[in-house]
Order: sequence, then C-alpha cells, then structure tokens
Amino acid sequence: MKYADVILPLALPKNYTYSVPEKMETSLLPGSRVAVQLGKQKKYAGIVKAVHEQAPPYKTKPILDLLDTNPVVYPTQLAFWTWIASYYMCTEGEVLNAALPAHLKLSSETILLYNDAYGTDFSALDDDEYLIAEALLVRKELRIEEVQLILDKSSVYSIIKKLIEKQVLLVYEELKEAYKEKKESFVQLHAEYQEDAQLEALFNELGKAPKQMELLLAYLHLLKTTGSVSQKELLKKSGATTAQLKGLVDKQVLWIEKRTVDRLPGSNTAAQIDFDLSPAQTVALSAIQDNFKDKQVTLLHGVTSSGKTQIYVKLIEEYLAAGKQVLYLLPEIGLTAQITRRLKKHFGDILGIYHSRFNNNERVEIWNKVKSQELKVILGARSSLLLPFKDLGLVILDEEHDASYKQQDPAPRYHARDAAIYYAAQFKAKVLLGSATPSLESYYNAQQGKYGLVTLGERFGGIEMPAIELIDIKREMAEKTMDGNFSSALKTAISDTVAAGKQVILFQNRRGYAPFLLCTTCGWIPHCKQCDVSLTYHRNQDKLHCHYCGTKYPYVHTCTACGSQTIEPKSFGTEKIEDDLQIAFPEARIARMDVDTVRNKDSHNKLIERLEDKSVDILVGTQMVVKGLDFENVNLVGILSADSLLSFPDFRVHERAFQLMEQVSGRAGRKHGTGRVLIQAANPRHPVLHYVTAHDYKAMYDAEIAERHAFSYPPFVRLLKLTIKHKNQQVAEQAAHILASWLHPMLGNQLMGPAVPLVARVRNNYLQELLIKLPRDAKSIAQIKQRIQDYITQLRTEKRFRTVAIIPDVDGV
DNA sequence: AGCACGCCGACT
DNA sequence: GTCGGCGTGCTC
Repeated sequence: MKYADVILPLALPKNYTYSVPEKMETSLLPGSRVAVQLGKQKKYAGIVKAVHEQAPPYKTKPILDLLDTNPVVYPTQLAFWTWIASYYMCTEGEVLNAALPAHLKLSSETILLYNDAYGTDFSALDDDEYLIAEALLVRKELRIEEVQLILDKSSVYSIIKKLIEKQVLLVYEELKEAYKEKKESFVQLHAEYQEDAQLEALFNELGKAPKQMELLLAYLHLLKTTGSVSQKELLKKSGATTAQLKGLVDKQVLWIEKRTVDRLPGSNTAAQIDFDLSPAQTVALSAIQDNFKDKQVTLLHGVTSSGKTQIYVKLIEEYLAAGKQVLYLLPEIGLTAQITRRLKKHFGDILGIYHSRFNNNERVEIWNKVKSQELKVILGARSSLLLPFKDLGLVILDEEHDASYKQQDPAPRYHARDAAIYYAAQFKAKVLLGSATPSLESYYNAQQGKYGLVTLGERFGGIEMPAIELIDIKREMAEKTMDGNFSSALKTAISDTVAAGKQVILFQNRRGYAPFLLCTTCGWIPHCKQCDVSLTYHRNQDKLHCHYCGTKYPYVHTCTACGSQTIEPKSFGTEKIEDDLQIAFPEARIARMDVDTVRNKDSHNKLIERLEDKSVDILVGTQMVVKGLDFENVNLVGILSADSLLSFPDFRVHERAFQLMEQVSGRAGRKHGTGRVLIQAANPRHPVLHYVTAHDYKAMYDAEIAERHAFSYPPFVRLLKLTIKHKNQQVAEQAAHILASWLHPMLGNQLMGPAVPLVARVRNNYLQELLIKLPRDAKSIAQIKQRIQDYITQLRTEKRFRTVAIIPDVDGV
C-alpha cells in the first residue's frame, strides 16, 4: 500500500497522509495535484509532497482524484516551500496558497439538489423551508450563498438539515476546475471550394448577394495573409454583420470551428539586443561576470540613471544563450508599461510578465509556460519567485533595497531578496542585486566579501547628478516668507521650471488632506473607533479615513470633548499640496499620484502616460513617485518636509530617509541639463541631509553601520518579531508576559519586550510585541525557531489563550 | 480555513 | 420550553 503526504491550501500545522488507490500508483508523483476529502464533506485540491509506503498510525482516506497528467510543480519548488515555511515560521499550506495561482487551488462547494421523489406537496414545510423548496424546484440546484440570499440570513444550515431529513433535497460537494481554456471561433472554407474551379462557380452564384461576395473576398484575403482567420477579426476587417456570415455558413461555403487559443499571444517579434553599452557599463558588466566566477551573489551599486537595465539585458542574453531561465524581479510599482515595453522589444515572445494585475486564467497560462520552459525570461513582482522554474540560471533583483520585497500580510512573510538567494543556490544560479541606494544588509555583505560588489558611479550619457539645495523653513517662517507649505525658494523654482516648459515632481510622504484634525479649544483629536490612530481628513470625499482599518467617518464639525466648533485640519498631505498648488499656480496642470488616485488597475499607467506626453506640469505624490518613473523632462524635484521622513521611530529611519530622498532626487534632470532638487527642512543640519546633498552613500553607510553595530541591529543580528493579538487587552498582555517568561531562559537579553507597539490597537485587537535579536551566524537559529514555535503551541493549549493570535515575523523591515 | 458539537441568552 | 448565538476542537 502506498501513501501520499499532501499539502493542503490551509494553515494546518502539518501535512496529512492519504492512501493512494492502486490505479494511481504509477502516475502519482511528488508535485501532483490531487483531490482529497477533509473532514466530513469538504474536498480540496492539494499537492503531493511525498509518496511512501509507511502506514500512518490512523485510518487514512483515499485520494479521490489525480487532477493533472503532470505534476504542477517540480521537487525544487517543494523543497523551496519547505524552506520558506521553516525559515519564515509559517505552514507549508500558507506557502502553497501564495505560490499557486488561484485557479489551481480548488475547494469544494456544497450544492443542493431537488429530490424529485418528494413531489410538489409543500404543506409539511414551514415558511423558510417552503421558500427554499420552491426556489429549488425552479432552479434545480442552489449554492449555500444563494440560500443565504433568499432567506436573508447567514445561518441557514439548520434549515438545510431539516430539508434533508424531510427528503426534500439532496446535497453533494462539487470540486470544480476553475481554470477555463479560452475558446475562439475560427472561420474555415468548406473542402469543396478549395479548388479554383469550384470557387469561380461560387463567385458567379454569389453575384446576387454582393455583401456575401464581399465578405468571402475579405475572408480569402485574410486567409492568404495570416493563415488562419478568426470570426472576430473577419467581421472587424470586412465590416460585415454576423447575419451575412451566417448566410455563407448556411450555404455550406464557410463553417465555424471553436479552437482553444492562448491568452498570452506572442507578438512574433524576434529578440533584438542591438545596442551598445557605454564604456562604464561595459566595465561594470565584465566586473559582474568576474564576480560570478567565485561568488553566487553580486551587488551592483549604480547611481540613479546609470543605465543598469541595459547591463541586465546583456547579462540576461548571456544566460539565455546557455539555455537557462532568468527571473527579473522588480517591486510591484516599478512594473510599468515603460519597462515592460523595453524588455518585450529585447526578448520578444520568450519574455513572460507576472504581477497582480493579471487575471486568474492568465496566471495559470504563465505558470504552465514557465514550467514547460516556453518562457525563458520572467519579469515580475515578488510572487514570481514562486513560479515553477525548471532550469534557473540567473535572478536579477532590481531596487533590491525596496521594502516591498518583504511580504507583510498574510503569511508567508518572506523576503523575496533573501528567499531568491536561497532558491537560486538550489539551481546553482547567480543572483544580481541592483540599487542606487543598497540596503545596509546587502552592502555590508558586499563589504564583508560575501557578495561581489560592482560600482557604477556615472550617469548614462554623461548627465550630471542633480544639484541639491536645502531650505531652512524655520528661517523662512521667521522671516514670514513662507506661503503655506511652500518656501519662497521652492515657489520661485516651481514657477521658473513650469515657465521654461519643464516638469516638477513634489514629494510628500502623507496622503489625504490633513493627517489629523484638532480642536483648537481643548486639544481633542478624532480617533478611529476600532484602532488607536488619529483619522486622516480626505477632502475629495469630505470624509475622515482610518489608514489602518479603512473605516470612513463623516467629517466632524463639533468637538466631542468640549462641544465647540473649533475643529481645524492640521499638518498636510498630498491632497492639500495639490489644492495649494492650484491656488498658487492657477495656470499649471497639476496631477497627484498616491494610492488614492491610482487605486484601480490602469490609472497608474494612464498617469504615467500623461506625464510622458507632458500634459502634466506638476506632479505631487507619495513614495510612489520614487519608483519606476523615468521622465526626461523633469527638471525640478521638491521634498516638502524632510523632517517627517527623519522623525520616524524606527532603527531604519536614516537609511530609509536617505534612500527615499536620493531616489526621488534621481528623478530630476535625467537628460538635458542639470536638474535641481530642493529639500525643505526645519533642521537642515541633520547629517542625513548632508549625505543626500553630497550624494554620498558611503558616508551614510559608515555612519549607520556604526550605529547598528553599537545597538545590535541588522545586519549584525537577525530580528524575529512576535506580535500578540487579542480583542481583550488583559489577555493580550498576559499572553505576551507568559511567552516572554518562557523565552527568557533561552534567550536572555536577546529578548526585548513585551512592549506595546506604536499603534496599540487595530480593528479592535490589542497588540503586544516581543522582539528577539539572534546572532547573525548562530547555527542554532533553526532550533530556536522550533522552540519558539513549540512555546506558542503550548501557550495556546491554555483555554484563555486559545483565541490569541501570535504572528511571527522573521527579518521584518 | 470550514464545519460540527456543545453550552448559554431571547423568543413562542 | 426551543431557536440560534458563537466558543472550541478536529480534520489524515
């Protein structure tokens, strides 16, 4: 008897073992997708992790079905999932959930069927039962969701149970394949008209039907030029109606065939990599190649606009020539039409793109094409690391410092950079990290000789680095030269730039109109009912938003605390800047870029297009303007409040502030003359501002790394954060204290807390945090994680802590 | 994650 | 008295 350990798409602490029916014994392999039953009725599609002959000490259920002819993942991916689960302290089911496209993850749905034997006498049924029985009689089958809708209540199970007892209905569990092939209609010519003579006769016959004749001619023309003719294309090109086409079909001249088509049609363009690198780029490329001889990972530290992408393209070409697959990772927001277009041009049809804006069917097709190696280069966001690569040769991770490479919620909370390095090693593949402002961790690894380091200090085409000026807003305030949030220097610079036909980017790291409201009489600030945060005023909607739970509240005019009408918006966000700009520069065309304006799919690309064709003079935005924008015409960048970037209570503030300011500065003056960057600050003497003005990464690095060493922070230690969450504050506190007391003997002063985080309550859950600093090179990290996991399990056996959520976050950012 | 079982409050 | 709320425990 054979058994299979199956990973289910659930957060279960371990895998379940099912027996393998004899008929599947030869075809079932690790990585196969199987249908199994879990519990009394629910069915799931799971993935076989291992097949063995060890009978488990319990009664097994059989695997119900083998869902695909070939495994959907290779053993390499299974091993990677196991590593992610153990390193990032989550379950393999959670990794499976993140990895598989939604349409490959199936779970059953209960379907109610009418029992015809019952007849139509509903006199024995009560009101609710009658409603369902009647609906079933008409619709033949119903889903639980539909029953809830009909009865307008959420708990319908008892009613269904009664109906089963009365034998009015039957239930079954349906596990439906979600992926659908795309079908399209193609127009074919009947065999008898393949001969010229017959065709000629047909033309004579059709003389009385000129429209059909026209359509037939259009068809023959298309057939000759493209080889196959789809119905949609034919009707579009010929301008004919479906009725006319039907006429020819009825006359047995044409016939329609349904064919499966590709959702990701190729452009049939051959790869063309016909550009030359600059001398500096050539030197950098060969330095990378040199480093790869004895190092798995190389960091390319290239200033903004140094042309890193071209180097990537040349390097990718090299690995393709060796028959390898290449993964090119970018932060989600950086995956703009600009970069996609460029790479499509270079690599043609072997390039696949994978990010959150693809639909579920498209994702299945990309998945399959990566597995079959039809796609050789994948350009994608974080999650494309989990695609089923067969023969990966190179991973490029651009903007490697970007915090969005770390997944926050839900689990698996993996870091795509670190996971990519582990994953690539399984293939003996190389990893190239690229950034103008590397993370301290990566730069430290390079300094230690663990990674190769290649520096590209000059901008492509000899463009100069932008000149950075600091503006002392305290002084301008004292001199009363500020106009709202704009210093006179910034205001002049904006109007000069716009007048010269150039574009301006303004950066402010808060969205909305005002980050909080304040009653100027008593100091009261409106807070969210479910979270311990002040509410942000969004003037476009005239609502107060909680940025933590998303709740929207109406604007408050009267103070809840003292009853006075003295509520005022305080501080400023992107919305207010946009408003103020409109007043200060009534002629200018102003646009805003933050999550509120680019919420739906295409708006981000549309906005970028408007910037490209210069129909925007001033762009104001949050972090978003920092990434993936490359506009020739931007000559001025303004940072409205450097102080708000530097005053965040986090050990990475200085690093982040430097990265942000350096990156946003890089948007200025990429071509045509030197760009200007104006940074407004209340304390222009802050050291980080001087590193930014001097474009001196190394100085920032040296200062920061000394701090990190002195206070034991990464890269000198590994951080492991445990967030304890419960709707009762005391329970959360007790759980955190007990956990800390258990961990203390093992960890000593490596354990910090428990402490209340900055935002102590989110969605009515009280939070506590434990922070663990583990030595970087500790061999015992895996055991420590296991022990922590055991303590968590132990804590939750106590019934008052049963509903306490304990969320581990490894290497958080 | 579901989903069943079981124990306490608002209705007939 | 019952219906139905959701806390708790289990799924190979």
